Amino acid sequence: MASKRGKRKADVIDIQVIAAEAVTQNGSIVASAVASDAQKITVEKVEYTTDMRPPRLDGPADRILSWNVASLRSTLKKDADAIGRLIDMEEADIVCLQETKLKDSDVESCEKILRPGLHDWHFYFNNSQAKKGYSGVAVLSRTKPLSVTNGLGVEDHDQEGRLITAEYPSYYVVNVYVPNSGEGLKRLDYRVGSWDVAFADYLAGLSAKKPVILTGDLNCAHQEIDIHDPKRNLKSAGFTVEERESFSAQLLQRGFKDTFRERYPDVVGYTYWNYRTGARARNRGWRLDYFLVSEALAGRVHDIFHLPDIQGSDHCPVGLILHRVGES
DNA sequence: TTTGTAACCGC
DNA sequence: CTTCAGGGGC
DNA sequence: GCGGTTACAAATCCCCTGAAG
Repeated sequence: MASKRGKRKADVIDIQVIAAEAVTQNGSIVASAVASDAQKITVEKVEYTTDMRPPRLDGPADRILSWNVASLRSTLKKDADAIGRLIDMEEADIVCLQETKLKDSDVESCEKILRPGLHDWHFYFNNSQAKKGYSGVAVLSRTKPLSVTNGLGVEDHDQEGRLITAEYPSYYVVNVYVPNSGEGLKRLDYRVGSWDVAFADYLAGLSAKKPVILTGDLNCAHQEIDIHDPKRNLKSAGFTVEERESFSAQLLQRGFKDTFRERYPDVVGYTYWNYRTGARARNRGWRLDYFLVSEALAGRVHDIFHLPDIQGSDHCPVGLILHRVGES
């Protein structure tokens, strides 16, 4: 039986031999295997770690981060420079935040805390109007976008501060916090039947103009590999067949690529862990945070990564690095 | 949300 | 302004 | 009896608001 850490030398050798057969199309090692005895071979899934990241990209690149902070005030209170350091570390150009939980009246004080590390950056907020201390998204941008809009442009769906679109020369960045279907799935019908449809229509409209980078908390673990306990969560918000099929139909079948899953077809890479049960320490998580891109951008992806060691929220940051081509 | 437990099923 | 209980979300 | 599934109950976390001091 292989332990996750501290494999014995003999185990490592076994893994290398067997993993050679488990390498897939894109050349990544997708499974480690250890012969536990002469009869039985156990295969265990590989967990994503940042040492899978490719070498730093020289040459022009666009670096985008996305993080569900589960309250921006709290994140900044715990560590006022958390976001600034992230930006420095990743040389990020754009940062998309979800679940800021800000009210309009909180924005000024948050900007004041953020500003010292980000002098010339541009900040954009979309806060929930319907419910205080709930939802909310923000975009921080090194350069000034060509345009920035809030919401889907549909009154019914735009009361909870769930979406910001920032337009850049060669693409749109859509930062979204998709509605959770809630306990008892009381909002499942709204989520799947109403929001997802309007959202897909909105994305189609944008895509007709220029490529789209869609990021944020999509509140859906798409496949079994995206959740630690698929069997027991089939009726849980975020893993119902309805949500998962909607994800396929409204996003993937409409031309978006799930960049993480395309690059790492069989790697477990959660981005959310429940606070309550110490889930993070045992990696009992869900993959809810994504970068989906229009097909036209798929070839420009240099790195799609998670930063599971970054604390401060029940989600970890995720990131995308694109080659920059032309002068855009 | 996750976990534990009991009840239940088919083999 | 600070603390606390209650409620909610996930 | 065994493995798998279902259903229910209990416990756990963090952060918000609003009331009270």
